[in-house]
Amino acid sequence: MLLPADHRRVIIHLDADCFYAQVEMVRDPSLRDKPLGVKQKNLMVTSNYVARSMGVKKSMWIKEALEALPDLILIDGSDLTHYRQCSSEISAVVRTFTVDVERLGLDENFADVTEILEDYIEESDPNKIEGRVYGDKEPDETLPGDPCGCGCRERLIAGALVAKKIRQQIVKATGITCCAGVAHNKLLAKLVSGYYKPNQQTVLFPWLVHQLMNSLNLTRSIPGIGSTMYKTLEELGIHTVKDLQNSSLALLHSKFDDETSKRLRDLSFGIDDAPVRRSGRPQTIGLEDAFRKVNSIDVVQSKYLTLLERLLKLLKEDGRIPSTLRVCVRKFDTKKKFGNRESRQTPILPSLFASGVQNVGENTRATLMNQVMELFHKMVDTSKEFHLTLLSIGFTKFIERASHENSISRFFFKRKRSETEEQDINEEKGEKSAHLKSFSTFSSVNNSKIHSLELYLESCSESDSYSSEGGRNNQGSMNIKDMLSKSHNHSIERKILKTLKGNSSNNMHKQTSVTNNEASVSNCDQNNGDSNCHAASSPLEDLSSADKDGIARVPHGIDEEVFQALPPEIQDEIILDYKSKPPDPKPVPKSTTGSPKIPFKVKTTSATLDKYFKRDSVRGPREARETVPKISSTETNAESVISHHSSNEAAPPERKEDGGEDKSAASGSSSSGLSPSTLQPPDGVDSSVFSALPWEIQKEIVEEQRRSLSSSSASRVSNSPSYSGRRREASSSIMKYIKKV
DNA sequence: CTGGGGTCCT
DNA sequence: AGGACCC
Repeated sequence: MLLPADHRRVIIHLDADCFYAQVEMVRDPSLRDKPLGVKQKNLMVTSNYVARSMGVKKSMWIKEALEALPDLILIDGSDLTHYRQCSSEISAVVRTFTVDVERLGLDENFADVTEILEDYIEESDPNKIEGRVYGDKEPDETLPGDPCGCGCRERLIAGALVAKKIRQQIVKATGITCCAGVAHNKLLAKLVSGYYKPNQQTVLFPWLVHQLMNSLNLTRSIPGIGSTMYKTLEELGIHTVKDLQNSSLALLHSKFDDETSKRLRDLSFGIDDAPVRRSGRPQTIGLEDAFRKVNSIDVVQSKYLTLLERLLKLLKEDGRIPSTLRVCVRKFDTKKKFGNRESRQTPILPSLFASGVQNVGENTRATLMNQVMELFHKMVDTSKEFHLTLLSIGFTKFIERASHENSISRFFFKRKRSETEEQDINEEKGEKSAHLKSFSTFSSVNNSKIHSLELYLESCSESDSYSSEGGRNNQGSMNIKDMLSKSHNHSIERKILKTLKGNSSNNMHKQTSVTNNEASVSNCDQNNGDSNCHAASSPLEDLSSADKDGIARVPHGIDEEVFQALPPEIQDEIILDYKSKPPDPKPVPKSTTGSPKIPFKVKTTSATLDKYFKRDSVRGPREARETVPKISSTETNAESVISHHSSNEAAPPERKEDGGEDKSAASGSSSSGLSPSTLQPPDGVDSSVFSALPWEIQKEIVEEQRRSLSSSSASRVSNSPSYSGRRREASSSIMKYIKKV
C-alpha cells in the first residue's frame, strides 16, 4: 500500500565546513595551512582540516588535542560575534536565490528552491549534473534515465545547479566553503549533504533513498531523534533504522503518541514533508558563561554584569525592544549530565527602553541588573553554600513593531555590527512600515546616492580609531572620555562605596527620579561621538567588501555597515542594480492555507519531531505556508524571472593571501586608548572581581569614582558641563554590583 | 574536565 | 519553567 511518493520539492541543505575554524582562517589567512582548533573553555569545538588530518578531530578535550598535536594553534571561540556575523552573511546570500531559507544553528541553511527551478532547468544539461551523486563511486558516472517518471530527475539536476551557484556566491561573498545536499525533502537533503566532505555537494535521487536509509544503522543518526528518544527506542528493542522501519506502530504507540509514532516511522523510510520554515529574526537573544565553579555572590554579580553589557550590544544591533528578561543558572549536580538548568523570567517595563535600545543609559542598565539579581535570588539561596556552573541571561518576547523612531533610527546611525538578516522579511505586503518604504526609495537610487548616505553617516560618527596594520593589540586614538579618565588621578573615596551599599529595594524610586536624564545622556553620547556611534571595521568586513578577485557582495563604494543595516530585499536590489547579472531575488508568493488537523491525545510527546519534521500545522506562531507547489507543470508565474546567467567560472576555493587583510584586528569591544592594565580597582572593590570585568566597565567604575571624588571634594565647579555633568546623577548605579563585601 | 548558542512544545 | 531537539 505504498502511495506514490512525493518528490515535488527540491530542498538544498547547506552546511559550512568546520565553520568556526573557517571563519578564523578567513580572518587570518596565515592560519590556513596550519593546524587550527577553535576552543570554548576546555573543549575544542571544531578544527580545520589540516588539524583533522593530523588526528585532531572535533569534540576533543583541549588536553587530548594538545597531546595528539602539540603544535596545534588554538583560538578561543567563546565570543560568537564574528561567527554570528559571517553566518548572517551566508544566509543573506542564500536568500538572494529564494526567501525560503531556514537557518539551523550558525552554519546550516535549508533552502526550498522548488519555485525557482524553471530558470535553471533550461540551463542545465539533462545528462550531466553538478557535484556528486549519492551512490556513485566515481564523480561523473552516467546518469540513469528517470526510473520515477514524476520529473524529479530533472528537477534535482537543476537543483544541483542551484546548489553549485549558491555555494559559489557564498565563497565570493564570505570566503566560506560549504557542503550541500540536494534532495526532495529536508531530512534527505541534510543526511546527504555531508556525504562527500569538504566543499562538495551531493544529490540524492529518490530511487536511492532506501539505500541511504538502510546505511544509517543507529536511529540516533536520524536528525530529530535525539538522545532521549534514542534511549526510548532502545528500550523497545529498536536500535537501527531498519529496526524502526520494521517495527509495528502498536509497539511505538506504547511509548509515543500517535503523531510521533507515525513520524518516526516515516523518518525511517526517508519520508518527510516538513516545510522549510523561513527563519525570522531570532525569538531570543541570550548569552551564557560556563565555568567549573562559582560560589560567591560577587563573582555572580560580576559575571552577570559582563553578560548584560555584552547582551545590550547585541540588543542594540538587533534594534527591537524586548519585553521579557530571563535569567538562568546551572547548579552543580554531581551526575546529572544535563537538564539541571533553572530559569526565571520577568516582564520588562516598557518605560525601561522608552528611549530605544540604541543608547541604553546607566539607569536602565542598573535596573536591569537589579532585576537580574532579583531573579537570581529566586533560584539560589545565597545564605547557604552554592555551587554554580553556568550563568546566562537573555531577552525574549520582542515587541513586534518597534516604535517608529526606533525602527528608523537604526538605519541612520552607524552601528557596530548589524544583524543584516531577516529583518522585515516577514513584512506584510499591505502594511509596509515607514522605514521600509523609505528604503525602498533608496533601493531605486543609484550608487552615488548610497555613497552620499555613507558620507552623511560618516559625518555623524566621530572616528576614533585606526589601528596600524602591525599588531592586533594596537588601540586607536582615544576620545575625550578616555582622556578625562586617563588624566585623572585615581584616588578613592570610600564614602561613595558606603553610599552604594544600600540594597536594591529602593531602586525603583531612584529610577523614576532620574529617568528623564537618560534621553539627554543619550543625546550627549551621540553628539560627542561616543563609541556607540563608531563602527569598528572587522576583517570579515574587509573581506566581503574588498574582495579583489570576485564580485564583492557589498558593492564597492557602499559602506558595509549601511548595507548590512538594510533589509535583505533592499540589499538584493542594490546588488541587482550593481551587477548586471544578479541571482533572482524574487520573493515567491505563497498561499497561506494550512490544513486543519485533528488534535491528538498525548501519551509521550516529542516537541522536537514536531518542530523539525512537522507538516503544516493548524496553529503556530509563524504563518502556515504552503510550501509544496502544484505538481502540474504549467505553473502560472505572474512575475517574470531574471535568469541568472552568470559566468560559470568556478569561484576559487582558496582566497589569495595578499597579506594586507588583517589590519583591522581591533576587537569591537575595546576601542579606547587606555590599556586595561592602567586601571586599578578602587578601594573597597575586590580586585579579582574588578579585573574580571570588561574593560569598559572598569573604565566606568573608575570614572564614576573620579566624578564622585571631584564633586564631593575639591573642584565641584570646575567640571566641564558637557562631560562631568552628564552622568553625575547616575553614579551609584553600577558600583553597587562590584563592591567588596 | 561540560561550548554557547538557538528552536519549539507542554 | 522546563524539556525535547538542533548546531
